[in-house]
Amino acid sequence: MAASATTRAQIVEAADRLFYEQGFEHTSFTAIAEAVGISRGNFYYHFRTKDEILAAVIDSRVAATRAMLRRWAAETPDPAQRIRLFIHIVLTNGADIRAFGCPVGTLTAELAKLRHPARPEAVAVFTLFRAWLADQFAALGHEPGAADAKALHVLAFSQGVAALANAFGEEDFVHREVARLERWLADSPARRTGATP
Amino acid sequence: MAASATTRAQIVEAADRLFYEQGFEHTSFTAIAEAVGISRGNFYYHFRTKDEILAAVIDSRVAATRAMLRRWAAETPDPAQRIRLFIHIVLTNGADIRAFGCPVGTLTAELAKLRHPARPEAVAVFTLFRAWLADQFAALGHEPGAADAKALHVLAFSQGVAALANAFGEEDFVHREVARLERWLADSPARRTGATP
DNA sequence: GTCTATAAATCGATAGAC
DNA sequence: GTCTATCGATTTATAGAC
Repeated sequence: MAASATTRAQIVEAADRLFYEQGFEHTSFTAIAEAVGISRGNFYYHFRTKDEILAAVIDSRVAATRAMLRRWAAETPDPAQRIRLFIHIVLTNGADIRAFGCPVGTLTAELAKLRHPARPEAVAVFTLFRAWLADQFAALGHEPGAADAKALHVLAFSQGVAALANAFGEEDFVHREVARLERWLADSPARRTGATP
Repeated sequence: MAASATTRAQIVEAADRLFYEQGFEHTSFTAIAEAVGISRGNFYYHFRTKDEILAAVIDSRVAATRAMLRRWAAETPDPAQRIRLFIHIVLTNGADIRAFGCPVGTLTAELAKLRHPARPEAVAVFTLFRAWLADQFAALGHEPGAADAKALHVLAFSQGVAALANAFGEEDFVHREVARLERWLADSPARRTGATP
């Protein structure tokens, strides 16, 4: 069972990477099996259908995202600094993004075109970031509605930068946009200091 | 030959729409043939391979984009108003974008993952918008480098808004982001009035 | 130009031996 | 748990009649 759990985890890890680099539909069972080093037959012992692998990959990404947001929260108590950690993803994962785009954005877009039933689960990763960012803006003193709107603005920034970084592969562009959004964040009108009756 | 040209154009039109709605790889010859109302056999008289259809679709999109940019230029001589026409695409094509994302962004992203040789041609549509927007910013008085940076910023806006509109389907978000970018455009420091020696 | 029929390859998925 | 062998459906692509 220990070996089984390892194999299953290896399959999910390989599928996660291949779905990101090649797309969900373009990734065949053969490709995943080869990446893990097992036969196609053994494959079906762990996952009955391709949709089951997709569900496992999305679950894995949700868990990984939750863990990353917890790490960021532990890293600093300053909400603005936490938002900056998110903004910097496009730099941290710059090489991957230039080559394959944003893993969340490209998967949700593909599943939308495939009309795939697992699409809402893929969107849930976006929702995790959205809610976490909104929490940070709320902590900066924004009303809930404004905090959510700003969270979406930061998300839109990351998606736009990722899409164009992937299309043009220009690193300077990413740095400029990061600097621009950091100025926007610093100039963001918030922090109601006075008491509101 | 007249009938042939019509059939070919119908194939390109149907393939264009299906590539947008279902993705390039997920769209089969059968689906295109059914949409046009011809047999698969007849199909191969007009296009030998799937890549030939893709090339024809991209050529068609390039031509359509060029025509649209010309129409915009004819509509108003004001560069800021021209840029606004681009910004409003996310509203004009709002329903399609919420359902299928941006046709340019999703195709280039898919071709990147497929490592498809036609990817540079797909990116060329982005480049058309980029150069046209940069021309407008240059006409507003920005130096070439700054004009290109602002063009990329506007493109990134459209890609980010399209990705999140597709993921969440929220129309209010799109309107807010459009209003935000219009304010940015109005406040954009440009128009060197003084003479620079 | 358009059709039917079919080849050749690959896909997801199954059966059963070990 | 892992393997080989294979099925059935689908895909791109071809051949040849009309």
